[in-house]
Amino acid sequence: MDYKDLANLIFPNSKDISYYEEKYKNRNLDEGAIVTRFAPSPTGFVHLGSLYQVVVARKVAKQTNGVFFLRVEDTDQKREIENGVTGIIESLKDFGLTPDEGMKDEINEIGNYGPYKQSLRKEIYESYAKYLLEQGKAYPCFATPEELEEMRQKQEAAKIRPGYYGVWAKYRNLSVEEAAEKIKNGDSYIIRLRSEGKEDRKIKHHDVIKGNVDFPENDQDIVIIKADGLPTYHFAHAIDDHLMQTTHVIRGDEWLSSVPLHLQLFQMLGFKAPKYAHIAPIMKEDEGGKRKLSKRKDPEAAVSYYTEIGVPKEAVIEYLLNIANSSFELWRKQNPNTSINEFELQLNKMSVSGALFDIVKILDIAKTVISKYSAEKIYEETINWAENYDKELLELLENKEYALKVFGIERGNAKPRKDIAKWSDVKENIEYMYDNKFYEKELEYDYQKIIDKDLIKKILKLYIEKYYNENDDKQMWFDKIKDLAEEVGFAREVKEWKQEPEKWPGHVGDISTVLRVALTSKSNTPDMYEIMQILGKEKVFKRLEKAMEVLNK
RNA sequence: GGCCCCUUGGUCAAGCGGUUAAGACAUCGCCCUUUCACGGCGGGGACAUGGGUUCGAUUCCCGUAGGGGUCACCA
Repeated sequence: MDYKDLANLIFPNSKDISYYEEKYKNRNLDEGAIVTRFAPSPTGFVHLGSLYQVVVARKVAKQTNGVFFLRVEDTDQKREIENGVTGIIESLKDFGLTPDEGMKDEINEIGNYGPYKQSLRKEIYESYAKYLLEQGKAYPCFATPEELEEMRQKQEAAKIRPGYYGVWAKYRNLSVEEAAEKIKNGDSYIIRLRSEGKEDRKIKHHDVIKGNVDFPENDQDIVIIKADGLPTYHFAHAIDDHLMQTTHVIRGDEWLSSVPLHLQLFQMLGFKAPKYAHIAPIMKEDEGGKRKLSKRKDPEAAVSYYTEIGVPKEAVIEYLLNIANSSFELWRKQNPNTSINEFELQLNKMSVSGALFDIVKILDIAKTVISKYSAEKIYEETINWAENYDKELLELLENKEYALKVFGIERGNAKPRKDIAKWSDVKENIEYMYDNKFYEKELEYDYQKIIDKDLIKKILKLYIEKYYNENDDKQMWFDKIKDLAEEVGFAREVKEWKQEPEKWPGHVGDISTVLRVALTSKSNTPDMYEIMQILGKEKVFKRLEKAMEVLNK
């Protein structure tokens, strides 16, 4: 009996690997085209760090006319949740980061290199496991969990490197006959790699992001097929990325230390290894220290957080791009209106250590992004958001024509306002333009500099009776406010007043403030002329009268 | 603990043997302005630390400290 017989005993019906090697033809891509993938476990939750990887992986594929695909790594049934794949796909869709091939929903997929769901690739892994068994590069291991635990404890007590290797690899040197007998006996087993590595030898590896890294070779006889018949991550990675012809494995740097193993796997299977790019994690400040942004502790770790609070997807992506390549910021400054597709991302310029997450920065980017939107676009985006998260806002925006006017205030010019960072800011921002919201609560007026009630009343009364005319253009409108200022003894021009402040009790700006506060109950609003135009004479008067009424109390 | 990686202002970061050590966010001040934003100008603020190597180290080497990752039949 030899290795081949043992392999046949374990996997009697597996196809020869040549079947798969031929089935998956070479991708017909341009020279230099990069093939990348996103390979999540279907837990449904997409972490900001994962989105970061997707942005990077998809970008480098796109900019080289390559392929970006989605592979679902569901080899751990214990962790799987219902509709996990859908959750991931929906999140990617929310950010406009749909893959070229791979899973489209829980069951359907597109592409010629599938299945793209690992649990459906069981036969493939078995063929390759058999291939290794035939050559004695893998073997069945009958160690029970208890046995392994005992081994670990001994190793710990003796303060030696833990693991299944060397003399500790109890079933490594079992004869084929002994192994076959145990199998026939019904003993349970898993398949391990018969590692050829030596711990005292170093391998040199060049990571696209991390640069040159030296590691000891892997000498652990790691599990390749688990008791449930599914492969471990490592084995599946080698086979899938070979068959799917991934050129660049872009993943989190928690995998960096597995590189020696992965390289070894590729080598023992006779595959050409892909390039690796290990991305540093996004960190979070915590009690003076840093830690990875955590799914459990940090709401902002979930990408759904951004759709919930209404940060535009472009802003999130731009932020991520900015972390990836800081040159993006400069590029954006020089190309304020260019699509990010034009930006060339360089993997080797990525930071090797993890950046602290900065919500202030992301919101700043969001403000800039939104400031470039048209009123129409803002209206649509706000409606989309409000449909899911704020019914009251949705009602407010029912009158589209009016809403467009409100969103159009000081927008579309060279220096647009930057006061909306997320759609959840909108309501507070526009409420006062709606009478039903405006009169809803007890109105408070803080007239700032002018505190004399009689003077305020006089200003409001004069404005209503003498100066306001809704047909005035902006210049005329403002000239009239100046006239009003003059009539109550204030300076017409701020400049004049600044030169001789003792000459007047105040200036036209103070008068404007009174009108503004009476009109909106806020001291900070955008252009008051536009506000009055949109509100119209009737509402303007009603509001000013209301302010006088409150003053009379 | 073993192995691996990292360490430039509050944060993200350029620079990689000779620089007044960029820029962005944040912060502060001034200007613009009918308010607030926007915009413009300016200020404060950094090469973890100790040794080398060198005419010269933020840049190269070694140690120390600090941070991160990893050591599963999880990915």
